[in-house]
Amino acid sequence: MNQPKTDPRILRTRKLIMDTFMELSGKKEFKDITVTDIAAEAMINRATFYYHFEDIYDLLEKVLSEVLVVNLDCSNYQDNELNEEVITSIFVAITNFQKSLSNRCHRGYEDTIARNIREQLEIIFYRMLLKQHKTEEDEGLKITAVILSWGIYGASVEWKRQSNKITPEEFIQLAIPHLLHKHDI
Amino acid sequence: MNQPKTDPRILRTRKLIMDTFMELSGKKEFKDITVTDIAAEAMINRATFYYHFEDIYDLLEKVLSEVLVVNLDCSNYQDNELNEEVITSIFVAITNFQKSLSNRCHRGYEDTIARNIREQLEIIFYRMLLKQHKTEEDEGLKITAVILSWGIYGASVEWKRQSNKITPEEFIQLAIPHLLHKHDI
DNA sequence: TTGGTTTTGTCGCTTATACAACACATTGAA
DNA sequence: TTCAATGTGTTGTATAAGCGACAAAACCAA
Repeated sequence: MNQPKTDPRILRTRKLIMDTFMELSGKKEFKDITVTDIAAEAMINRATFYYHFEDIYDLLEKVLSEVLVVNLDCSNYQDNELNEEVITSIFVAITNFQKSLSNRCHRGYEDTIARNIREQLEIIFYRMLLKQHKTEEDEGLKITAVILSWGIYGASVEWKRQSNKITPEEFIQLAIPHLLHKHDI
Repeated sequence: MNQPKTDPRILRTRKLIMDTFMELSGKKEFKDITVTDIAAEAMINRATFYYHFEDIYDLLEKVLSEVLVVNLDCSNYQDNELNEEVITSIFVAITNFQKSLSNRCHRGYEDTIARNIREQLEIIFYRMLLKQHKTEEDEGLKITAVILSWGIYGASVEWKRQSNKITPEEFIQLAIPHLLHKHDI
């Protein structure tokens, strides 16, 4: 909560770069976007890009995280209880996110995106589990988070496969009873 | 045309400040807007404001100029012929500009705005007259520009007074025949 | 393959912006 | 009036961002 206040210039420039990247992603495929493009479009110096990001893959990952986190913050996952409502909203957020990406970054980087989504989920689930169990570190919870993240992510893939037949909410809620009753304390 | 490329940071920050000011102008009256407000809203340091502008009046004038110039650039006054078409488009630009300001900066600063509009007009007319007459400097043309600028500005005030009765285009074109035939070579 | 073009990271130096502190005005309520 | 709060300009110092240049890598057509 009490971070030492990051320099506003950093926030501005990061946002500018990320926004520009997302805008470009709407026009070209990821593989055709260069750092030089981004710098030109954002009207920043290319060196400034490297001040903030390791390379373009680093940027991609951070943008994905950001968008996911924003989506998830809109829902109320901060209640930090791993209940039906939270899982549903997370699932909806993911499917929304994937829909919003469906015209961007198509070929060749689904892998990167998928990996990133799952990793983010793992982090989120782990945090929630830790809070729920009031511990500091726990290998068991870590593994649980891995399983949950893969599971939820896989569900979103499956939902996409049979899309239009059922809403994300309905879809996930078909499974929830079977999941939660096993994990409840 | 070949300026030595102003630093992109300057362009960015100036635009940010101006945009923020215009946004705030939509919410408060000019007299209630402080430099501190602008800096806070734009998330820049207050000292940065003073790096670009003398004070808030300086900002106001520059914003007005900017908006006017943009309005005028949209029309085709760069054909630098002082003909019927150009005068009409300038007049329309001014009335549009005043309409767009009607909910902002009301009480107490019509004077500043008016003065600024007229000064801009004077500059524009002088430039056009110089080009038209292909001279470098001319006291007579300068005075002519003064007269034209006051005249056109006054016309816009008069039009506003009896608004809704007639379009700006029609209004100014009632006078144009009487003006141009005297100034034509 | 070759060789030309583009992109990538990185570096040293300059400049714009952040921040905190300051003295001074202006305001507004007691 | 007086006092407290708020706004104004300004300054010194730290840091982010700009710029040009560079070698190396990646790309691509001949």
